[in-house]
Amino acid sequence: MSELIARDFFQRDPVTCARELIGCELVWNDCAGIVVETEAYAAVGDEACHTFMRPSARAFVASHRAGAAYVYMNYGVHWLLNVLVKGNEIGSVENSGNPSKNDGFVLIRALEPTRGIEKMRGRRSLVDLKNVKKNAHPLRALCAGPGRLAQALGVRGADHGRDLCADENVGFLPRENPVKIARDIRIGISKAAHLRWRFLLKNSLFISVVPKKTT
DNA sequence: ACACGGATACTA
DNA sequence: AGTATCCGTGTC
Repeated sequence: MSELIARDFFQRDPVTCARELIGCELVWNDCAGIVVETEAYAAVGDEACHTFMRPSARAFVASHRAGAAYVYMNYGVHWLLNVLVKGNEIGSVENSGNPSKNDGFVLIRALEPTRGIEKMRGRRSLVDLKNVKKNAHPLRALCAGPGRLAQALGVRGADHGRDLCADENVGFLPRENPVKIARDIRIGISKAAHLRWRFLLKNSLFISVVPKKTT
């Protein structure tokens, strides 16, 4: 078993981190999956980022290190898993108390399940067999979407703030093979919707929404 | 197409 | 306390 990705990986800007996480393996206790879809959110200047409207999100950035899990409930139904990135953290002596340029989040949007598939199936029950579309991979419905993958892995509010670079039970493993990456506009947002900050493993059968253009 | 339902940040 | 909004999903 190889080493988890270290903190300096997340001490880069959110777009770079989102792109570089594609092909890495997310380990979550007894489950794991290859990251096949991510989105970047910038803590400054990005209206779609929580930091734009939420003081609590800005406080989170100020009080946590790069690599912390930012977990929140969306639409009252689903937990969503993000990773805090702080591109200006290297060399900074103390936190200024506010997010800065190159800080932000990476939303983990889809996984190709690799370990703990029966556990995931149990948490996702009811739906995973029934919801398989024609020609879809039978495991696609487990983790294709940020709410689905959080449910499959058992991510909860209690995981908010957890350090993904310290706890060996949760974190990311480096890529084992070269990957081809596609990019597209972000999903499901109304503000700053033109930014092409969604990254995908090209030709993956496990992504949530197929991009219109593949680049 | 539409319901589901909770955390957060507003208005008073 | 009441209201608007939100980085989705499953079922209608």
